[in-house]
Amino acid sequence: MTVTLADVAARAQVSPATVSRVLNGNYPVAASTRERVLRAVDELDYVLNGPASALAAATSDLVGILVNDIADPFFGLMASAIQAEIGGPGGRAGGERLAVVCNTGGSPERELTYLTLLQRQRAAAVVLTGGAVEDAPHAAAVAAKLRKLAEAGTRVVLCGRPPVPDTGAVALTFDNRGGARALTDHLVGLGHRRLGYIAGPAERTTTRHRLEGHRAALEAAGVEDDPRWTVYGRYDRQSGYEATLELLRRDPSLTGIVAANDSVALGACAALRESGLRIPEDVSVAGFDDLPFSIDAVPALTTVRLPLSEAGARAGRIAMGREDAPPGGIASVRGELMVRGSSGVPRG
Amino acid sequence: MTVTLADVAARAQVSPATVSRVLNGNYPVAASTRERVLRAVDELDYVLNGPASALAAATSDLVGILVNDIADPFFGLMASAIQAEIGGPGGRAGGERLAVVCNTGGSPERELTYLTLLQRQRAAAVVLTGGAVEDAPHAAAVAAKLRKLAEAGTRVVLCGRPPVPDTGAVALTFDNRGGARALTDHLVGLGHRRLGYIAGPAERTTTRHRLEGHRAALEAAGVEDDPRWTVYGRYDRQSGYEATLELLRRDPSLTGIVAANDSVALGACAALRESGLRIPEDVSVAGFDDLPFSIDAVPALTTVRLPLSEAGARAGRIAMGREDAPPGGIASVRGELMVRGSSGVPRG
DNA sequence: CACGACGTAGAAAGCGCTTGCTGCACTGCC
DNA sequence: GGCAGTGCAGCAAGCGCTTTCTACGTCGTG
Repeated sequence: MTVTLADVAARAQVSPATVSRVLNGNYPVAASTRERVLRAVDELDYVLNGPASALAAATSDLVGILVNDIADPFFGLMASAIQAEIGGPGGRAGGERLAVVCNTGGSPERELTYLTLLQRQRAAAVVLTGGAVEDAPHAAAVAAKLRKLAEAGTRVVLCGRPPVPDTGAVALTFDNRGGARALTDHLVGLGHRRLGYIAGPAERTTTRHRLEGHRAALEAAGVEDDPRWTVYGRYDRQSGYEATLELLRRDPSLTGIVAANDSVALGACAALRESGLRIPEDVSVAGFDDLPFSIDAVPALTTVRLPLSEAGARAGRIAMGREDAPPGGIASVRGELMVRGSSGVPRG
Repeated sequence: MTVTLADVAARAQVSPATVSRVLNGNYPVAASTRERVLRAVDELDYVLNGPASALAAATSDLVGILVNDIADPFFGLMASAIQAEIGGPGGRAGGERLAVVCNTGGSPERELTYLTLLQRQRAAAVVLTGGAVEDAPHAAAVAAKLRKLAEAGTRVVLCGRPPVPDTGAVALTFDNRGGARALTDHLVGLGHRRLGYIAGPAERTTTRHRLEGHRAALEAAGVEDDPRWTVYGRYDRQSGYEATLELLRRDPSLTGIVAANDSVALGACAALRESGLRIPEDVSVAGFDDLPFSIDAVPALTTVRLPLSEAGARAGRIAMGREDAPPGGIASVRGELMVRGSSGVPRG
């Protein structure tokens, strides 16, 4: 039925071992023999049996990339950059590797299941992106899983995700706290004293870090932080829209709104506009991430640019062993404040 | 070192065969035995060896999803929907399947290589999304590959991609021509007579179909179509920005610009604004796809909504054999015209 | 009471590939 | 001229699992 190594060997008049060695190129084979084998491969249209090969060699060429939401450009950009480095077709890496993007939907269980699936496939490497869920049992389970993976020889890299101690996982974290701090510093510097904050889901590290940065800025400046000015939601536009209406209801005198990310900020803008408020004359708005569409908002969004592609590329290279891990296995990647039209001096 | 089936069997005091059967659940095993095996699995923290299992069973639980650009929400949304149906953790499907998203970057070679890689992995199914490249040799190569895959038992589904005859591949195509036709009909109906068109890459089916729809509308209305009013580019914002400047240079009297998709339209809006033109008073703008951010543009984008998620979900179900293929293996999915603020009656 | 049916478990033969080791033909050296 | 050294190729033993076929004990039934 399907063509096997043995068929190729027969056709090329060599042993299966030789064919295997030609294909893997890690053992001396005479040029003439190689040629003959390659021709046979071509003529028979032979395709290696991945599972068989993985079984015999005890390694596979699969590399897993876990993302929270594949439809979100935040993850799309990182995944794209990671994949470009992983190799896959067109990557600069020699061997062809299959980069597989797994969509956890932000669910801890799915995250764990995907890790198991990748462990089962004996993945060569795994890159986890995005914030982690701050739930002790789950964190422990993930840590255990990562340890197992590392033991089995799978390289683990965290990209935009806090380190997980004692797992051997390399971590490239975003400095969410610092970025948020700079952003709110900017708004406070403009004169804002009543700032609404639309946070992401409460249990995510990213949410907490950004909120902490925001509060640190307020505290440093001696600005009040009324608990009513903080609303939790999700990382999407809809959430920003609803949260903004809620904030306006709670305190119509807010002069600025800081959103958990750009999508949320866009939703906030929509809500403000519909409420008859001008941006930034009546209310300033700030986002986070600086996704491509943020510059097209009207007015363009003030935000914190995260080097998603660069970080992803680096994570990819580390996962492939093509770049050394940062000292201590941990590196913090800084964001950059992008001041644009959506933030201005508060009214009155 | 690593725990194997045999270890579990020993611990549970049964034969490896029994353990395998418990795990796969396709053969009667006494409840008490099953229980014992499951306990052993748990105690040893056993994880099935995917490659070995795939080799022995001659099938794997991998499902490939090919996308042109994973950082583009157009593909992200489809991939997300497909994956949700594929199963994977959390999917309603019983067996856990690993949905792998492969990013071709729009390159024909990478597309082919990924297909080979998936063939090598003996993927259970493959879903190809997005427009195809209209290059005869490449099209033939893809067709041959799809045929091979189908022969090997891999289910192939095309989502938002034209059918490939004689391959057994099920195709869910978007009615790009019809959508574009409706869109331009709308603009012509408003009174526009000088419409610029920013097309995607010339060699893609999607580009051609949308352009054909546009021209059909013009022709039907007896509206002139100056060749200078059409510019080819890429499917991204940058391209829309540049193309718009070019169009304005060629003919400043254009009253409307139709873009290949929403991202391009956003770029067009930016260029128009920077040129001091108001939307839609001076120039109307229309996009295509109706991606989530389009409604947040100011003014909101007139566009054609494509049911990306629905189509993806359906493609996923078909790939899993959980839904019958449409009659003839081909179904056309219609778009819906969304008239919003970016289109209006032309000036003077 | 004997015999076939049934339900359950085990033995064993692969699945297609990799790789350590062996074998063989040369080459070059003392 | 004999012998170690070298370069290539083949043999064969798995890798860890699935699955067919066989075996065995227990029932139900004529």
